[in-house]
Amino acid sequence: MRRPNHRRRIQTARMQNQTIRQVVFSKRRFGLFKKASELSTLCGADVSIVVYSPTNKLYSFWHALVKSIVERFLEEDLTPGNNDPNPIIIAQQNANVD
Amino acid sequence: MRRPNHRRRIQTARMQNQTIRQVVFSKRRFGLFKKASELSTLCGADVSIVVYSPTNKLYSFWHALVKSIVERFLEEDLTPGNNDPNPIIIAQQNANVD
DNA sequence: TAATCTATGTTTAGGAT
DNA sequence: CATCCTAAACATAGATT
Repeated sequence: MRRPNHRRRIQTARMQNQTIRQVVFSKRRFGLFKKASELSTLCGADVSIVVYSPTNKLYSFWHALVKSIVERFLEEDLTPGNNDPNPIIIAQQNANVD
Repeated sequence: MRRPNHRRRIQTARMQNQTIRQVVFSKRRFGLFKKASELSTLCGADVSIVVYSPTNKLYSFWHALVKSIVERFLEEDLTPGNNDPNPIIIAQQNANVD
């Protein structure tokens, strides 16, 4: 019978069980890439994502050519001493997301 | 009065109205970064996102140091002729996401 | 053990402010 | 023009297969 013990709490910490964590990683990585695809399609944005799993496995998403995006990014001057207007906006590095 | 004309269809094409598109871009970018933050926290993954808006504005997200992630990524040999095992998995470049 | 299912939590389009 | 509101759409934890 379908009687799931649904009690999805919003975790804010690293999941302890490794097996569950890997399943969640797969599901959420898929969901993240789907959201990225939608953002790209709906809004015409160039989106590039690089994910390293805890086991150091690499997954990436890009809509445009990732190398051109990444290299464009690296061309930005990130030097702290640089006071020129910098187009980089660091969003949600940790804050603003609960 | 609260009487929203709710008829949210799932768009699959670029939104035409520029004003609405920019609002949607802001909202969805926020949502994407939040999902990235959750993936990182819950699963202990290193996530890096680079987004260029249609107006070429740069937004980025990272949990670890983005330069180390990006440079680690660029070190991968993407040359087509390279037959060595390549850890890169291209997910949802366009397919698998409707 | 990967794929599916589904109740419930989360996101968000459209509207209001 | 940003930010809140709300119902509907969507994502997903846990269960099942």
